[in-house]
Amino acid sequence: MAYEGRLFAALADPTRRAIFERLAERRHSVAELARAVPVSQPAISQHLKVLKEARLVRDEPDGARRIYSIDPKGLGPLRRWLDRFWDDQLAAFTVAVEDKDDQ
Amino acid sequence: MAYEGRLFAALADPTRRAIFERLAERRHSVAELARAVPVSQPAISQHLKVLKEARLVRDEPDGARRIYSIDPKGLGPLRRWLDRFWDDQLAAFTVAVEDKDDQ
DNA sequence: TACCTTCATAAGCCATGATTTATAATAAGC
DNA sequence: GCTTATTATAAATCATGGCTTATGAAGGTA
Repeated sequence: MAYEGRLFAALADPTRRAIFERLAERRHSVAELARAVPVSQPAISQHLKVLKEARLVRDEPDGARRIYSIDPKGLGPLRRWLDRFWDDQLAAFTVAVEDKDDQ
Repeated sequence: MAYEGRLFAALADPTRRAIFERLAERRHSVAELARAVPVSQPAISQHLKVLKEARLVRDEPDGARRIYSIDPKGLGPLRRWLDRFWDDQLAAFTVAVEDKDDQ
């Protein structure tokens, strides 16, 4: 309920969204992501740290590698935050339409 | 379809989310927002500019004032972006549960 | 042991952005 | 026309954040 900030901040960066979208397709090691996304490996690690703290990704060890994947429940708070405004928005939309009819 | 970036960036700032949530309840003039949110009036105007460019709010003149309200369709792209991952996430969740059963 | 791979962290740099004060522009009321 | 209220913009400051290179730690392999 106070996680929206971290979620929005994590997803605001285009590189981080690229990483997240890659992981949504399949799991990746850090090196795989570094090959796929045009930034250095340390940059990838730093982005993964942010995504992990936002609970958007998980990691698990695999020998010397570390496999990152999407945290299934990660986008839940974002969706709930969005739903808070969904009804309000529909109402506002209705009002907007009525306002237009007035003209 | 390329607006997610602006949307996430706009909503990443806590002050901007506070403004957006106030507007979700009812329309406000700039001065009203400046009284409700603990930043200066120019800061409010600048935040409103960002929110407007992200198509999250609208404004209309009312004499010397300017009334800001939520743009009804503003969160649409965000919801669509979210839905892109919803099925993926459910699948990932299923896999995660199965993986746990394996242990 | 030595070597190679993989990853995370530290340090430094640079750009962006959130904020403030000052100021200009527009509208309303006297 | 003058003053007041309301809002937007300009300029300056300061903090944050994303990126790089360098380095160290941990695992695998000969």
